[in-house]
Amino acid sequence: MPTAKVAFAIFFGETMRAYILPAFRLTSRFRCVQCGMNYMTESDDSGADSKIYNIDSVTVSEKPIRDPESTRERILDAALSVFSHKGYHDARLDEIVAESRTSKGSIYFHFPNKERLFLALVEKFADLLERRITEAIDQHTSPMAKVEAALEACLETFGRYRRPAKVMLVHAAGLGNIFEEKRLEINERFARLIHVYLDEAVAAGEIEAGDTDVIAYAWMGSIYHLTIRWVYSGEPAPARIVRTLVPTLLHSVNYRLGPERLPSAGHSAKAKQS
Amino acid sequence: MPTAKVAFAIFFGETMRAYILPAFRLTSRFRCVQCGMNYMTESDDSGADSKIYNIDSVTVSEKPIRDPESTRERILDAALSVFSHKGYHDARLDEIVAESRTSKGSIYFHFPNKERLFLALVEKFADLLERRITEAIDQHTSPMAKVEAALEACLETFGRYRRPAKVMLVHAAGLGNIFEEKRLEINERFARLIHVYLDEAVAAGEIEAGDTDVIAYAWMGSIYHLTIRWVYSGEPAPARIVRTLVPTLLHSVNYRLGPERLPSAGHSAKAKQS
Amino acid sequence: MPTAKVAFAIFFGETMRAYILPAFRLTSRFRCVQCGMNYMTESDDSGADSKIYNIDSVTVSEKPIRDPESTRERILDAALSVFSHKGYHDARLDEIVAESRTSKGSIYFHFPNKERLFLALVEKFADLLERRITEAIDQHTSPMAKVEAALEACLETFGRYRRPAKVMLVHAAGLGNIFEEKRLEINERFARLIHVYLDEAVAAGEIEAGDTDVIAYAWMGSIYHLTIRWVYSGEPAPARIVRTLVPTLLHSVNYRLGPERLPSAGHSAKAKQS
Amino acid sequence: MPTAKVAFAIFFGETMRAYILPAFRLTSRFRCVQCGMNYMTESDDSGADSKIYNIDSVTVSEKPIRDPESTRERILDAALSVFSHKGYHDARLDEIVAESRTSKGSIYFHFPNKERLFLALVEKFADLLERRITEAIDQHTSPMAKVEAALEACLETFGRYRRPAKVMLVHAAGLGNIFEEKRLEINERFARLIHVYLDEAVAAGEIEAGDTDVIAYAWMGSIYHLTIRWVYSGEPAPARIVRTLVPTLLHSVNYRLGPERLPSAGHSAKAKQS
DNA sequence: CATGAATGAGACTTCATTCAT
DNA sequence: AATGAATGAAGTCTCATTCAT
Repeated sequence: MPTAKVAFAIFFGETMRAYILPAFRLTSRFRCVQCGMNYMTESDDSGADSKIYNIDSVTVSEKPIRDPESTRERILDAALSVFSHKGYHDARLDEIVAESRTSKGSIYFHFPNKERLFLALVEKFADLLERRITEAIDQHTSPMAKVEAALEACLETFGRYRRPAKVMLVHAAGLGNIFEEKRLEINERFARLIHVYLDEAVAAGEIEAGDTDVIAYAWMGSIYHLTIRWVYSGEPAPARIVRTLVPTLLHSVNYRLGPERLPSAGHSAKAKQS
Repeated sequence: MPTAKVAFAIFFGETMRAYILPAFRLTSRFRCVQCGMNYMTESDDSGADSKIYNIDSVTVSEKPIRDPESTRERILDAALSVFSHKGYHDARLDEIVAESRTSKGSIYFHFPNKERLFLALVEKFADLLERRITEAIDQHTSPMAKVEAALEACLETFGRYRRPAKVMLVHAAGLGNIFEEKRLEINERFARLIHVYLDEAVAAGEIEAGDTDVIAYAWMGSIYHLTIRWVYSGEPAPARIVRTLVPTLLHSVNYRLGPERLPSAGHSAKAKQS
Repeated sequence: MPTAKVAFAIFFGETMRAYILPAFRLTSRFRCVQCGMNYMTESDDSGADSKIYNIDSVTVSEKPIRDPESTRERILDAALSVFSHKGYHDARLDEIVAESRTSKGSIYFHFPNKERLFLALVEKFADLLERRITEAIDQHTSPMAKVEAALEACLETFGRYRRPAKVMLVHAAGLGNIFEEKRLEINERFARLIHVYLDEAVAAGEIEAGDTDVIAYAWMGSIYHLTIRWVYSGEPAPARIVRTLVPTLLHSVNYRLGPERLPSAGHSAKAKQS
Repeated sequence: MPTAKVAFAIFFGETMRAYILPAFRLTSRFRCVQCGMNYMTESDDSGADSKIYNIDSVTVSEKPIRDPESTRERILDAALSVFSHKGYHDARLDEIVAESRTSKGSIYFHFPNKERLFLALVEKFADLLERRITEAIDQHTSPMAKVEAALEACLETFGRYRRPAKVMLVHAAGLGNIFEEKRLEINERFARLIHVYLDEAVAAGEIEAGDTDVIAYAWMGSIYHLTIRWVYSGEPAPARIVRTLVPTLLHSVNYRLGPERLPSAGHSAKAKQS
């Protein structure tokens, strides 16, 4: 009775795995983390045989061929592309595999399932959006100026990242209760941000008192809606949205823009010609 | 004497007679043309032979009669219920079958597929909404009063029909490109409605000129967003939304409410206590 | 408690059936076999009410409106059309309903199921074919002349009834074991017919002795195959088939055609130019 | 001592060691590159930990190894079996799944749908048939000898591969227009083959001129028909078919067999006694 | 006899996920 | 870490057949 003869041994982290080579590609390169040497597999086309050679000099690309980080990024990029074009349910893992030039197994190594892959995308964009808005707010002291800055930063970010915005605003809706919670949670984050500064503005006497809670959500809605429309139809252009929406929202709480803005106030017929 | 309670009553000349017809099944349903009520025959299994009885009373069954229209309605009702609870993709045809007390085949007899069943629901609600808004508008003459009335009708309708609203506003989003078109088409319908009256208001000098196109969409967004929130979380209550949102939106175009409303203007701290 | 009031009573053969009219067409005519009078139903568009009138003079079409025979024929015609175009499995009862201008129930009244409807078609054609061949055979006395006549009659009938032939030859194949038996049974019928006369011809010394059983099936196959081809592709034309096939088959058993045919024997280059 | 019989053997330098790797499942399969045999590891459920053993023998499992090619073959084998017994429409994917010991998904991984799985089978047999016939033809020089050889090869192949023949000849018929095209295309291929050599025989003066196109199809039909009959009823036996059919067809074009065949010519009463 | 809405078993197919390599 | 063949539960939809009218 024959003894099984091993063909190849590789260490992944702490786990050792052994392979019989025929299933491998013709030329795969590995470095044994135990002995520190590089190996290259070789197999003839007849497929049955395989050899192992020690390799001392291997040209190493800056980023190693198998780079977890870049793989993860490639997957996220591909997922963003597919999700934004097809929506969550119509997006097939196979399409993401094809576009990311990885494999199904690879996706499931980096993400536990389709849902979490999608949520990773949503969260990534929400984080970016929050960072941008926070930065904008920090550059102002007057509460109302902060609100205005937040508004502009929000619209500007949506405008710049059209595809992720589509995923977050459109496709994240109506995906069933699991997703809805996430979406509401993120909405809450931003609505509360506006809410806080509106309340500060009331306290500072910059605007009249009102149901700032409701107003914050109303603002969110306006921003969302116009952005979605632009994402889908390409109209109205982001610049035109900003020009009209910022003064309109500020008006809605009876806030008069500072003199430096008044001359070019959105409420003029010219604005429409953009 | 057989246990069959009743079978069928026919007038021959002046004589009324009751038959149990051999070809009849256990449960045959008839509608009395005199009183308009539905009846169901009853016969025991042994009732193979046709008998004649004089009869003057029948046992009435509760079971609904076979009626295409009512079947269609039952399906739509069940679909509304299931879609609004589970969302489009998580809704199973089997659940709709169970809830409608019909059959899979019956659903596919009345609707070509799941998608069209869903869209039928969306359209039904959109029609209702439009009807309500149009009715409200027609009762006013001043353009701005029309806008205000439309706003209130819209919120009121959403408030009254919470479940269909959920289907139309939430689940219709993110369903892939097929549905998105429909949703945008309906949005367009209502945005344009607002748009028209805003423009009239500008022409009548009631509000300043502005980019009314953008403003119409911003309004839509505010309404949508707050309604979705309410549909999901139960907050804020519709009454509170109306109280704050209507004046806020009107302010956003620099429209001053008439004197009869000013005292109770939404922009007061009290409003928040609802 | 109300008494059910009857609206209408009709006798079908021995069975009496009673109807509440609203479901009926506006004008239906019936004759009561009991009282011998004609009735006409009437209902208003609102649909709920119905009346009964005695009618003494009714214009009766030559063939009564409801004529079982013509209905059955219409169904068979439509079935032939649909089956021959789509094949058995791709033929939908609904299509046959549409083309026959009857109803599903009507088809199921005249035929127990789809299978038997199809077989009725096959048998109808098989009967026709047998009749034609028998007629042709009866006009000759010499065994070999009978064979020749049968051959020609067979090809001629296939040629004239292209659509039923398609159903019988093509679609009746590969339909599963139920149909296969029928098909083999019919084949047998015709092969045996040929067989008998071939044996007679052998006995009469007109042809050499041989395995006439195998030869009979071989002949059947030739005829079938060429006819199927013609049915599908329109080539070769029936006339050309007859001209070549008859002498070829006769040659195959070493039978020399009589002198009146020899000059125009199929085995000449000219035959090909048809 | 654990009950695990073997796990894995690896050479480190000259030392052979066996591992049970924690990550390994109960059944891992390997192929020995030395002897080319397949092995399967075995471990008990308690075997959570990695152990090392020296080892020189392994238990061999009968279970087939995961191998795309063999899976595809298993599916084709199972499909052939089921299709030939039940016919195309009565064949259930589930039966093929059961018989192939794979899964529904696996079938759909290797074939896009049921139709293409069936056609793969048809084509496979058609290729085989063509190969056999071509090989037979190549061994002769005289055109008529080629025809004769082709005829015999055809019948012999049908005879040897009864099941695929059944699929191709019987079940491929009457499957609707999609399949019919394929079937006609394949028929054409073989008819044309016969046609070419008949024409050569005419040119070589071995047989008289005639409508060789029609004759080729007539021959096809004879072969088909007799084979189908044999496939279904087991009669007449292939040997008997060959013995009678070949001379009969050759007679049909007035070809006289060489003297070495004449004594045992099919056209004798004895032939029938097979 | 005729009608057609209703039925429901069962078919094919999809696709997220697994797992041996 | 990477691969992709394999899995199978679950889904939508079809369509011959029934049956109350």
